[in-house]
Amino acid sequence: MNNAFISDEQTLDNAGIRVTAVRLMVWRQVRHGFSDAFSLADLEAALPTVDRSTLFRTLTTLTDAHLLHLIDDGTGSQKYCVCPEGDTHHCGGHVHFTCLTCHRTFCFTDIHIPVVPLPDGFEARETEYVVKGICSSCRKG
Amino acid sequence: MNNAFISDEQTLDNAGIRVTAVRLMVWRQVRHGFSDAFSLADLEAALPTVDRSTLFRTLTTLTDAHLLHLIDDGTGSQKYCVCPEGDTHHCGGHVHFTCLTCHRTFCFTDIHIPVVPLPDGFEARETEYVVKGICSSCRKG
DNA sequence: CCGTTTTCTGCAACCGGGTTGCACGCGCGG
DNA sequence: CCGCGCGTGCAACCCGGTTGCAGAAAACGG
Repeated sequence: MNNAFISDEQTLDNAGIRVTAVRLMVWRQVRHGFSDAFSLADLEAALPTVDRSTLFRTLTTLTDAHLLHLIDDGTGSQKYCVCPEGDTHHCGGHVHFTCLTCHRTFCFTDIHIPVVPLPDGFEARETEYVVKGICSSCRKG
Repeated sequence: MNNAFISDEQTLDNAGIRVTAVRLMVWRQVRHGFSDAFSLADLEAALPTVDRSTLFRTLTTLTDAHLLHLIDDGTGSQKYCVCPEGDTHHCGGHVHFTCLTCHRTFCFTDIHIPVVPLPDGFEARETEYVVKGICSSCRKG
């Protein structure tokens, strides 16, 4: 098989999860249908024939399989994002951007979060850096 | 009157809101009873005799009056924090810390958020910087 | 090829935080 | 003294997330 192009079926199979109709629909949607981070509600709207709890569990499955990662963008509703292919374990530590106009969330995977010194006694485990503003397509539009 | 000490009643009055029994209870609680950021649930637990929606509306009133400010700490549940007195309009732009053990959220008002360059076309309006880790009292304990 | 077992899916219900509608009550002003 | 407005309590709702359960579908083993 050709490594330069891996089919959606093979991606799921490689991740160690069973390939089912729903999972394939979900993966194709999130892989090709969304340009950036998405919520469960987005997925529901895109695939109205599939039950919400099934979508939820499918997202959990894909996240556990390191095909997606979870973003805590501070809106209270959790967002998912496709992990960069082949590098499924380095999804954290980068800056996120939430557009105040279109409410989309973007991963800036190449901008990493600057570290600030904390007061004595405070120990950092992970950091969220979320910029809210206007995204490039909303500014152009 | 003495500027060095303003009574709770006067604080509310100065902010332009009517002084009522509930508002006084709430203000005293958040002003003297909580050491850091708190949620509506915290307030409910501290003042069980007051109705939840009343507490919610009171918090909204106090926030509108710039006596409190809202923190988006990424947990999905919104937190409130007492604004530094006399400087009620500069509550944003600083680092927050959420303890993974005791789930308290702290305002580090003197640590301001470092700025990162964004890709072309993206315009920043506000930034959330939330560190998750272990707070000093949980580490000592 | 059939029966068993495991997994996946859909439906319904639940949960918690946030929010709103409505009615009562108190206080202030005419 | 009457009425209006604001504050409060109660109940209900909304929304996103989550779980229990039962039926369908896929894998497994003979």
